[in-house]
Formats: sequence, structure tokens, C-alpha cells
Amino acid sequence: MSTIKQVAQEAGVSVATVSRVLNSNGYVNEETRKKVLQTIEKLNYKPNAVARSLFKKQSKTIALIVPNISNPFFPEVARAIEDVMSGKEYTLILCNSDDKEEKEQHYFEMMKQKYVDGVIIATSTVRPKYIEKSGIPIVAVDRFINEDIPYVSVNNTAGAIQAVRYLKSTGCKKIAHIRGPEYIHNSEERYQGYLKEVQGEGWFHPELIVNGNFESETTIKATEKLLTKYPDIDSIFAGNDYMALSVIKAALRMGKRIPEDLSVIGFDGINLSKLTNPELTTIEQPIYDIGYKAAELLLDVIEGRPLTKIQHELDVSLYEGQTTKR
Amino acid sequence: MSTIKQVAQEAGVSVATVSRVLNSNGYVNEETRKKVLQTIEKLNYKPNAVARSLFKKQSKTIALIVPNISNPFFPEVARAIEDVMSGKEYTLILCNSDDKEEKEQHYFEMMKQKYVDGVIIATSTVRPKYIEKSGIPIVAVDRFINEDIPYVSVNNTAGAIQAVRYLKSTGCKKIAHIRGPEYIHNSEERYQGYLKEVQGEGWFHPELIVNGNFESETTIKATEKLLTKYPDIDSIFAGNDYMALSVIKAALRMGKRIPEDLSVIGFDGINLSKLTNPELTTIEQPIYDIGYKAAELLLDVIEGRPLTKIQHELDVSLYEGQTTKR
DNA sequence: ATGAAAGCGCTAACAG
DNA sequence: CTGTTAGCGCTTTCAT
Repeated sequence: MSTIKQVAQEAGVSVATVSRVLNSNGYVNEETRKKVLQTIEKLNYKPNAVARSLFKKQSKTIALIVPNISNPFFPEVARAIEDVMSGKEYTLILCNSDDKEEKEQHYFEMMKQKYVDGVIIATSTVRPKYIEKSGIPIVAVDRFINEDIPYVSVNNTAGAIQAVRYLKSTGCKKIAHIRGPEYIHNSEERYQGYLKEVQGEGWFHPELIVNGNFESETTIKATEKLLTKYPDIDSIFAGNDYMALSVIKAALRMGKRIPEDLSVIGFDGINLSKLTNPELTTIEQPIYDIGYKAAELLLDVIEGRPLTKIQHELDVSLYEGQTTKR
Repeated sequence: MSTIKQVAQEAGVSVATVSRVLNSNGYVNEETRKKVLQTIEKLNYKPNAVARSLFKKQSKTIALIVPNISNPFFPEVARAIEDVMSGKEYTLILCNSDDKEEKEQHYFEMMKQKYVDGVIIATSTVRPKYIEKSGIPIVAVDRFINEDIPYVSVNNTAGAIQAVRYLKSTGCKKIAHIRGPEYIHNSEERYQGYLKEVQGEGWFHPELIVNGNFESETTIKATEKLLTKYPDIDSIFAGNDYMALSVIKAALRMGKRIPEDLSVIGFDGINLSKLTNPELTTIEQPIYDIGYKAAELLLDVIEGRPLTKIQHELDVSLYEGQTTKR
């Protein structure tokens, strides 16, 4: 690796001049510019990003903090973010928090020490004050933090309402809900959407709602219990696709046919849901777009462009699979 | 953010002394050590990682280059790597190459400019020479590069043989293979394993092998064509789980029952294969372990520990789902 | 045991 | 238009 000094020497100019052509700022004679460019080429010189960072106090690096990259929702988000970032010559750092505040804080420390320019985070645990005083530009994805922090997700409540209405439109008369954990903002919103749409119904009662905790075994158990106690349930709105697949598994074990005996609808639209048999009916999120938008917003903040809008809720869409009736 | 200078001033010592206690090297009086430690605490001082990198020419950062993090195999690998790395205070950079050599090279440039300490890569396109002359410690996962480059994966050939034998053991008499792309080393190995196990059989002929290209639509089409032409095929070994699910979809569309009319076995053991109905029978890779091992190996190389072994092939195991007979 | 000082590679005043 | 120089924050000789 050659340095700016070597380039300067070889080209017979000062390092300042080389720096000037590198960053195309300041005046530099066209002749010398050419000469410098040639030497750069000749020595295959690439500026040292670390030295640059040290001076500029920024690193052309951003971090993505997710609970767990193995959760099928996040790879798609990560992919989108990395796409826009690598296009802008930024580098993406991946962090798994397991929704543990202490891990998140540890990552924030690292970010300050490495002059990381910004962070995109999906969190339910981080305290807004902590984030704000970190001084690092931030964008929240999937999970809302507070009014001041840019946020990109979908309208979960509206999506849930759409799900329930769709079940009704196919003739379902007793719709249960397997919800995600209470501490997660979006499962709360989906639950609220469900509630809004069903609580006026004569058949509704609170025991139609059970907690699946986004966990396969928990969901299967919960579903079995629910369907045993209330055999006349004809449909289930699951808080996400993962749980929906577990619901189906439980129902099949109990000898129910899908969708004849039980309709199932999920939420998310992860890739896998289209590969199952039958294909899962679900409320699809534009997952890639969420990541893409979040990345763009973060760049706006980092590069000092004013945001015209802070909260972004993209539209969901219904994917009609075969786990619901026509 | 306070600096080492401020700490020195506050503690009434020189920056050299602070540096010594920071890195616990060189002599420093126990008394002054305590005082420095206190001031560090008091000022909440954290050493600037960038300045450190500039001097040391290393960054406590490693990169993971995968074709696409959305491919369900890689998040699990990434998770494992990040787990071991964050435990050692290393940071993980995520890169998607789309199996494009030009993208990989671009990432390698970035890595040199940022003093990235090492890289774990899953690639089919990179030329070994290029990697070697990059001078960056490297470990290959999932896809073999060459004899000199540390490599962690599974024994694909043995896994494929095990898959075919298992099908035979359940009574299958005509076993087809949907294979992955030729340029990918591991799909080639799986194909070879299949071939080895079936080519002595009287029923075998080359048309039982078709290319699915790891692609859903391609696989469905290929399967339909195959089963139409050879309706007496009673089982299919798919090159990975993703393709296996597509095979099932195609078969069901043609009115075949799984596994009564057609047995299907996959390869990989991605999380999602256990959520489908019926659950997929597959050759499970210890995906997390692969990532974990790769990370450990890379750290060995980075930190100068000699490797006792270069090529690591972990064991696969059969997962008996319900897409094959008992 | 401690401090002074050079230097990692680059950028941005400041002079000229 | 170009060169000199002082940092960015840290580590490490080299003296003392």
C-alpha cells in the first residue's frame, strides 16, 4: 500500500496538492492534476480510510442493530440497507442485540469509538434518552421508538384490520388471534387492530386472544389449547408468518383441514411463506422497501439534509394464499 | 468524548503513562496506575479506536462476504460469526456479492483501505490469486476455494450418499436428482455423491438429473417436466431445501401425494424446513457451527496461531421429516 | 517508573 | 496555484 507521501514525491508535488486532487477541492493546475492522477494510477494508490476517519471524525460506516439476523424478516432489511449503502461507498456493520439493552449499549460504545456515522436499529428495549445522548444519527425500523426518531415500518394496525376483514369476507364467524409479545410495539399494534375490528361482534370474547411469543413451540401449544377449548373457532389471525405456520402445524395435528375447518392468515410476507403447501395467506410487508427507505433516511440525516417527514409507514398488501377460503 | 490527553492532564501524568495503563504494558507504579484508572472512570474515557487503528494498522474488524444475506443459509452463519467476534471485541462488516467478482473485488479494496483484519467468504467466483495477493487473512465457508485457504463446510458428497441410501432404505426404486448450478462447488459435490450411489443401479439413466439452479420457478418447471416424462420416479433428492420445497409444490400441483407417490429429501436443514407441513426430510448441516468454526479459524490466523488443520468438513445428519416414507 | 517526541496517513488552514 | 505545517488520538521508542 502506497501513501499520499509517496505519490507526492513521485509526482514531484506536495502532499497538499495530492490531497487537493483527491478531494477535488481547492485550486490545482490542470497539468499538475493530470500528473498526480497518473502517479496515483501508476502506484495504484488508494487513500487510507482510517487516517481520513481520524481527521474527519467520520468513517463512512453505519451499523445495523437487529435482535437476531436469523429472524427471517431482518436479512431482507439488511440486504436493502447494504444495497443503498454500498452504492454510496458506505460500509455496513451488523449487530445482534437479542433485544438485550446491555448488548445494544455495548454496540453504541463501539460505534462511538469507531466514529460510526449512523445506526439503523430495530429495538424494543433501548431507552430514547440513551440514544439521543449518544449523538449518533439514528433511524428506527420495524419498531417505533419515539416521535423524534425517524422511523420506517408499515401501518400494523391497518394491516391487522385488513386481515380480519378479509377473514370475515370469506365467511369466517369466529376469529381468534395469536399475538406476539407485549413488549414489542408492532405486535401490540396488530393486536389493537384485531381488537378494533372484532370487539363489536357478538361472538367476541377476550379468550380468543392468546400469546404465541413469536416462538414455535409456544405457539403450537397455545393453539392446541385454544382450539380444544373453543372448537368452533373457524379462523386465526396470527401475529406473524412464523407463528401462522405453527398454527397450521398444530391444527393439522388435531386433524383439522386448512382452510375447510380453519382459515389461517399471517403477517409479514417472508419469502418462505410462498413455498409452503398450502401457500400462506398473509399481510405482506414491503420488507426490502422498509430497509431501503431507512437507509435513505439515515443518509439524509448524516449528510445534513432536512427530513420532510419523520415517521414513515409504508403500505401492506394482502397476499391470497390457500390457507383461507375464497 | 474525552481524549487520552485530557486524561493525562487531569491525572497529572503524561499520555505515555495513560497509554501504558490502558494497554497494561511497560512499567507503571501501582499508585499512579490507580490514579489514572480513576480519572479514566471519572471522565468516562474510552480510547479512540480509529487513532489506534491508524497506528497499529489493524481495526478489530472483520468482513463477511456472502452472495446474498437473504439466502436463508447465511443469516445463521452470520449470526454465529458475529457471536464469536463480538465476544472478542471484533466488529463484523456484512457484504453481499451476488456472486459477482467485481463486487467482491470492490469489497476487498474497501477492506484494505479500512485495515480490516480478516475476511470470511462464501464465493464461487473469486480467483485464489487475487485473494492471496490481497494479503488479508481469509477463511472460506460453504464453498471451497483451494487447498491453501482455510475452509469450513460439510462433507457434501457423503451427505448426498446418505440421502440416497436413506431413500433406498425406505423402498424407493427410482431416485431422481434436482441439482444446483454447476459453478457452485457444493452442488457439484452433492451431485457427485448422488451419482456415485446410483450409477450402478439398473434403473439409472442421466435424464434423472435436472438442473434447478437454486431457483424456485426453474425448479418447479423442471420438476413438472421430469415427472411428466418419467411418471415412475418415486423419489427426488433435491440439492437444497429451497429446491426441495419447490419440488413438493410441483408434485402436489400434479396431484401426487407426498410421500405416498413421491418421496422428497432436501439438503441444508434451514430453520424453515421444520415449519412446513409435512416437515421436510433433509440432510441437516450444522450451519451455526460452520460459522462458529470459521470465525475461530479466522481469529487463529489473525492472531498468529498456527492452524493444525486447514480443511474442516463437519458432519451432516439426517432429519427424518414426513416427506419420506418410514 | 515516567516523560518527550516522533510518527501512523491524511486534511485544512495559512502563507506565499 | 502550490507548499509548509499543525493537528486528528494514539502507541512506542528513547532518554532520564
